[in-house]
Amino acid sequence: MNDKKRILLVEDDPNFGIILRDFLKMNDYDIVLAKNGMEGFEKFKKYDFHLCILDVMMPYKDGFTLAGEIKEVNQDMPLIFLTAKSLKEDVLKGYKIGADDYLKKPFDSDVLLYKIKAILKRNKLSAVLDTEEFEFKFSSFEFNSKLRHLKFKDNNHVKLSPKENMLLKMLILHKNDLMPRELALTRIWRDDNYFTSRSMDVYIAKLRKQLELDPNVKINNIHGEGFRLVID
Amino acid sequence: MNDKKRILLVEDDPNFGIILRDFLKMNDYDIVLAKNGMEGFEKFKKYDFHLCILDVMMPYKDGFTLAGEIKEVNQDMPLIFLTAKSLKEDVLKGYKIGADDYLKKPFDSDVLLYKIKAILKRNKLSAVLDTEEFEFKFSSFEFNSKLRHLKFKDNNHVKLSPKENMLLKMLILHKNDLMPRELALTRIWRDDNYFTSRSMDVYIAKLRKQLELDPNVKINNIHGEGFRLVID
DNA sequence: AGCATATGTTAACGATAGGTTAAATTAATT
DNA sequence: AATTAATTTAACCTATCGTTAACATATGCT
Repeated sequence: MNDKKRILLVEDDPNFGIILRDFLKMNDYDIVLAKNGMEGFEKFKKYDFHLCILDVMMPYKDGFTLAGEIKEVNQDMPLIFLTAKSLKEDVLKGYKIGADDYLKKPFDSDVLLYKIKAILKRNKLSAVLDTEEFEFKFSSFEFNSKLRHLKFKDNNHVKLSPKENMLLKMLILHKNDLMPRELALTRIWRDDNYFTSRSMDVYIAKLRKQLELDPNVKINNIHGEGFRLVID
Repeated sequence: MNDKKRILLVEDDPNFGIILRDFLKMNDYDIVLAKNGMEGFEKFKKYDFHLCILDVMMPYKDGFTLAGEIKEVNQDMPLIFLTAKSLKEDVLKGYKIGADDYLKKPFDSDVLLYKIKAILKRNKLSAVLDTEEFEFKFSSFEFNSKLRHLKFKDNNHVKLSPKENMLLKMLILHKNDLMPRELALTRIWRDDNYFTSRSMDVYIAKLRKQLELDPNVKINNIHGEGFRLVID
């Protein structure tokens, strides 16, 4: 259960990078060091990280560009930027991309440790929702979220659209429990406003239509909170 | 659903405090300003906040001491410290207490806004997932405050409205003991006046109707003080 | 007892959230 | 470019929720 947290460290200054890597390793983290944005993104795709620490100023691909690419793959990946300058626009740019924190070089290593700890702690929760599982059985249905196939008993499968698919998966991951509206909106729609919310309602209706083949499966609403996939 | 986020701002410099309060108000937050740690804690207990912004250096009670008291009442209250100095020990002390962020004066107001937004965003989600107790049994009832379900013996559950739900939860947390009127009003209604008080009475009546299935459970009034959930 | 105030209870109303279908728009394929 | 799939927006309707008014009863005080 207590395996080490994996951190991707992207830093072009080799001296500083290696020192920092070793310091973090001593503090019980698994570190992968990349020396520029290109390499950083390759390694990001290759391994599964809990946190990325990115230097902002790097040749070939700067930290912001890399951050954008990372967020495209995984919106919830926690990011810490390291930077020599602390220009207002840069700081704002970082937060806009979704930085969890920002450290100006030279920084104190203990402060970095605390920030890492704090960020990993609060992100533990959302990690629960990221699952590689893609085959699900519930009541008389079989659902493959990779193929986006939903099958009832011996019927042919029906194909689900990407949004239907993600929504059903989230409901299943919370089965018999509340799936907060807001969670689906921020995860699937990436925005939480009146229109995305209504769009989600439309998808709930579509899923209900698919699921009504089975009287033991229902999607209930909890007013103002979210939905609940009930399986008898 | 879209009510403003409430922020407690504790800042001893009146000029700065008022400017900051107005700036945040303009950005659609509900701000309560306190001018020292004492007042800050009083107001913290009285209202229900989503975030506290604390100046570190204040007379009578400094920001760290106040933070400790706040965390004692609510471990998950997000905190941002404001400070003129950026001594390493201070920063670390702040993170140890559980600061979510740290801003060195003078700070850029846009950066503050981004930090507030980021902190509130992640706290909204984790609040749903957190380990807070939500299943209760008392006499012949089972109560799930996450799903807002109240079940009597083998009957089907009845659904509770958000206010019924919160009120019942508060009564249970004080079972066989006084639940002060004022506490429910400030926590649930977020205001204490004639009308909210009458509204609360209406909800007490609604709960009584739900609970009358079980003769061993009663909600008693303590005149002028509050209510008591009595379980034989 | 007589009064002021607090509480008990019900019903009506307006505001907002959700259910559903269809049309309009956008994105993906062919 | 044409066709199809996916998604959003609009429209209309129902359900839920909270507040408030109205009237009744209880409590504490002088």
